[in-house]
Amino acid sequence: MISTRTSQPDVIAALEDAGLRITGQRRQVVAAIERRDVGFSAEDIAGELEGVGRATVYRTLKLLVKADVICKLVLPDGTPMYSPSRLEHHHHSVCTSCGAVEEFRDTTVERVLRSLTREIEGEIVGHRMEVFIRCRSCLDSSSS
Amino acid sequence: MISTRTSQPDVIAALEDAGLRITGQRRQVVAAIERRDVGFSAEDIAGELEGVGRATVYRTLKLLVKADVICKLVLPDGTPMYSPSRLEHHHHSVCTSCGAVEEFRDTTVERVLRSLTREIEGEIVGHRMEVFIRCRSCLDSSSS
DNA sequence: AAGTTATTGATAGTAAGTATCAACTATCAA
DNA sequence: TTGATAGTTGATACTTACTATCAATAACTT
Repeated sequence: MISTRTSQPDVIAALEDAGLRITGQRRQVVAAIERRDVGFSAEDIAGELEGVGRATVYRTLKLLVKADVICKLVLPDGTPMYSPSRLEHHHHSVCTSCGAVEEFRDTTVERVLRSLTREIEGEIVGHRMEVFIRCRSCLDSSSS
Repeated sequence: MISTRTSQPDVIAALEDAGLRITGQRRQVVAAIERRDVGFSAEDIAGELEGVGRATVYRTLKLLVKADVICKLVLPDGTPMYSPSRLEHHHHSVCTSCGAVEEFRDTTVERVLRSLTREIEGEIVGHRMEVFIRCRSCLDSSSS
């Protein structure tokens, strides 16, 4: 259903296309991200990849955000979190209990933006929309 | 045009109503915020109020966020920033050049959320929408 | 005015990075 | 295949934005 834009060879190719070097460390970070499909922190990756320096993990994550391979988002309490990006342009719903991240596309969001063009002075250069939820399974387990 | 919910006595009253003590420090922080109408950082306030401890500034800002007197938002680069809150429920447009923050209400945003209820599994407990812009005056001064 | 309890501030600590820079290595050209 | 070259790495120290601690202090209450 969901197109998998983040298969490892694609990501590596994308980095190459961006004129970046393909190093063992970058491969490891990409592979570590592939193994996850819910939100993760930079420290999660750094902790998992003992052989890769922390600075390199942070640098690579930043690169991957820029390349649209992952998204960085911020929970209501300010905690940053990363999540693999599978949809072309999208927004996030984040469960505030378990941290599960889902992506959604909604054309109405973009319609809102177009309507805001009339209301906002200046040129819109970007936007962010996050919806915070209690996901189905958290609701189910708490209503016991 | 815009209802000023953050006049100093009101804010103090609101804090009192919340069962909090009205201290000189809290008055100072509130007054410092009154003097601003664009985005500011916690350190801006702490730097301005030499007589008030940093910890107290941060504590008070947190209190004021909870009391809806100010909003905390996050720029695309992750920098947190505070801005006085004048509209009841609103979203923000932030100029990525000069940091000017405007609030806007848009019922279409809330309409989007209602439509998302159908799309998102789970219970929506909150949302955040930020629009990043290049404001009129930044556009004007750069096109010279 | 006294008592109780919230509040403060100095300090140290945490989370999430970023800057530095010498050592290393991917890639390219010969 | 081998240099040369320029991008990349990692250890370390530093930064930003806070938060925890806790003894001292000050607000409300009576």
